[in-house]
Amino acid sequence: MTKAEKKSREGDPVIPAGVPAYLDLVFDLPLNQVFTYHIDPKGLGAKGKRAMAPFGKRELLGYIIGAGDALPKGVAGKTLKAVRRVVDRDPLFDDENIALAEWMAAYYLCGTGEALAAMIPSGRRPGEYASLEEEEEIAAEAPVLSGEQERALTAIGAPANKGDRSGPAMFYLYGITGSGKTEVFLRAAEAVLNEGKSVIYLVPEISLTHQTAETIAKRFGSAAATIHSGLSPGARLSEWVRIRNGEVRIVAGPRSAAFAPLRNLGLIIIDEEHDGSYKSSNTPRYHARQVAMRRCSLTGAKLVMGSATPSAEAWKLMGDGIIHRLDLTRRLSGGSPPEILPVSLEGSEGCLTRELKEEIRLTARMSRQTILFLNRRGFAYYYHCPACGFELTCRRCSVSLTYHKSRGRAVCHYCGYSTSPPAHCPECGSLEAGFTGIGTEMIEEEVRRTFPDLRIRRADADSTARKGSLRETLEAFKAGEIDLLLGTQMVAKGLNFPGVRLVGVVLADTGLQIPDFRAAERTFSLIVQVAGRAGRYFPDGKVIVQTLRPRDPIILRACSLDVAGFFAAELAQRKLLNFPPYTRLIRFTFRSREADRAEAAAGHMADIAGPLLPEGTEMLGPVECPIGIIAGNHRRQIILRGSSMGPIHGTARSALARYEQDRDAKVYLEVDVDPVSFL
DNA sequence: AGCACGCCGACT
DNA sequence: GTCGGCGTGCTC
Repeated sequence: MTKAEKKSREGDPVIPAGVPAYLDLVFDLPLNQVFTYHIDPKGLGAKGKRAMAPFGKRELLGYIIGAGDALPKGVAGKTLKAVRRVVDRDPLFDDENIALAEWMAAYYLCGTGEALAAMIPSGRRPGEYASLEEEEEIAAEAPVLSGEQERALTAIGAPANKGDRSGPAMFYLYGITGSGKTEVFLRAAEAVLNEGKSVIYLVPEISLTHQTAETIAKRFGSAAATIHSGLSPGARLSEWVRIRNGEVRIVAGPRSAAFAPLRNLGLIIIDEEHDGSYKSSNTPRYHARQVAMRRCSLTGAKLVMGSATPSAEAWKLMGDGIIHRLDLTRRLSGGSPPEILPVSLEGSEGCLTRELKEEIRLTARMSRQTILFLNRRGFAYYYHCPACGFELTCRRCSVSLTYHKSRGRAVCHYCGYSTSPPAHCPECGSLEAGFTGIGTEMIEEEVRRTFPDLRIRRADADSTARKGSLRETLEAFKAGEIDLLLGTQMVAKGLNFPGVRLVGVVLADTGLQIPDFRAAERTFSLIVQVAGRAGRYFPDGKVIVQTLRPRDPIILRACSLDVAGFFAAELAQRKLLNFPPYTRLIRFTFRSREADRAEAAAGHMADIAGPLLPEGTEMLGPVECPIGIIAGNHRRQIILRGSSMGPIHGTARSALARYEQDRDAKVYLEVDVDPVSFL
C-alpha cells in the first residue's frame, strides 16, 4: 500500500526540457496496485486528471494519483510505457479526494482506482447522479423556529471544543417526523455558507427525496447543485466539474454525494441517517455515513445527522457521548403524534381487520386520505402443498416464487425467472396445494372489492415500472385525486401529504423472520416511519398496525413510538450476542456456478484466515448463505468478527493477499466491510 | 477485470 | 492434422 511520496504540483511546473517525468496511475480494477508511466514534463500538473494508457494489450482510462520527476523505486528494471493522452482539462480530484480514495481502498479492501471510480458520477454504474437545473428562485421564506429548533441550531453552531481530542463534532437531530429537522438542517447549512464554507446534504436514494431537493434548490438558488436519479450521464460529470471549480457551495444528493469535491467543507448533513440506501451494494461497498465521518475528521467539518429512528450504531454513539444528541420532541404545523393501534390479524376474514376497514370508511367519509403499507409485492408469495410438503421454489435460486396475478405468472424476485402457476401440486397432484401469504396485489384486490367507491392506486415496483409513473401517482395523491394509496416501501418514505389521516400497516411482522440480526431494528424503524405519514398537519392522525404477533415487544414499542425502550432491549441483545454495534464484521461471499467450487474456495479462505485470527476475534463459517443459490450461483460466506475493526481488518487484508495467490478463477469473491445485508 | 498464452479433446 | 475448451498469469 505504500507508494512513493511525491509532491503535488499546481499548474505547469518549471522543468527544464529533457527532464523525465512520471505519472502514477490506478485503474478501475480489483487491483491494489499503482502503475507508473512516462509523460513529458509539462504533464506533471496532471495529478487528479484521468488519462488513457496502454495496459497490457488494451487501452484503459486510468486515474492519475501522482506525478513527479523522480523514478519511483519498485519499477527499476521495468520498461515504462507512455500515457496516450490526458483526457481532462482540469483535475477531477484534488489531494483530499485522492487521500479519501486511498483510505477507502484500505478500509473497504478494494482498489484505489475502484474507489475513485465510485466517487465520480460516470465512473461506474449509471443512475445516481444528475443535475436538476433549478431556475434562480427567490429564497423561500424561512419559517420562525421553535424553541427546540433554536436550541439545536445554537448547539450545532457553537464552536467546537478546542481542547477536545475526540474526533469531529457530530450532532444528531433526533425527533419525530414533522418536528422540523429539515428547517434546522437548512439553517445550519445557511450559517456555514455564510462563513464562506461549503455544505454536503445527503438524502436517501429514492425519487421521493425531490421534496427535500427542491426545498434546497429554492433556498440556495444557483449556489446549490441538486442531484437526483434520472438525468443524462453527460450532465453529471459537468456538474462534478462545476462543484470542483467552486461554482457550487452546497450539494444535495444521495450517498455518492458524500464525495462531492467541494473546497473548504464546513458541514455534512445526513438526513434519515438510518436509511439503508446509504450503504452501497456494489464494490466498493462503502457506507456514506462512514465516508462522511472520515471526511469530517479529515477536514474539521461538522457532521449533523437526523432521524426519528436512528440506526443502532448511531444510537450507541449517542449513548457514549460521541455524537451529541439534540432532541426535537414537538410536532410543528398543528399535527400531533398519531394514535397507533396494534391489531391482531388472528381470526380476520381477509387481510383487512374490522378495525382497519372501519377506519378506512371513516376516513373516506371525512374526505381524507389513507395509505396502506405492505412490504411485499405480488399477490401471494408462498406455494405450499399440505399433502406432501412440496414448496414451489425458483429453479435458479433458493427462494420461493411469488404469484403475480396480473401477469398470471409465478415469479422469482431475485432473478426474474417465471413460470405458470401450477393448478395442482407438481409433486403429488394434490388439489390442496396453493399460494398463501399476502402481497400488495392481493390487498389491492381486496380493497377494491370492499370499497368499490374509493379511488384506489397501487404503488410498487410492478405498478411503477414505467418511469415517471410513481411521480405521477404521488402527484395525483397529493392533488387529492386518489383516496387510498397502497404500496411497498415507496409509500413509506419521506412523503408528507397533508390530506393523509389514516395509515394502515397491513402486516407488520413480514421483516421479522428474515435471518439477520438487524431484522428487529428494520421492522421497528419501518413501522415508526410509516406511522409518521399520518396526520402530519392535523391532530387526528390514526395508524392501524396489523400483526400476527400482537404481543411482540418490537411491534408494541413501535406502536408507542418508544425508541429508547426499543434500543435498550435491542442493544442489550446485541451485546449479549456479540453483534454490532458492539462488534465489527467483515463478510466474504463466495459465488460459483458449481456448489463444490464455492465450497472449496470458502474452505480455502477459512484455512488461511483461521490461523491468522488474533485474540478477541473469531470466524463464523464458512457456511452456505441464507439464500444459498441466486441466479444459478451457489453462495458460501465467511464472517470475521472482532470487538474492533483493527484486528479483523488486518486478518482480512493478509488473508485476502494469500487467497489471491492461489485462487479458483471460477469463484467470485465479494468483500463487505461492515455488512448490513446477510442474504 | 480482460486478454493472451498454453496445453489436452472431437471436428472440417 | 486443426479449432477450441478454460486453467494461469500479467498488466507500468
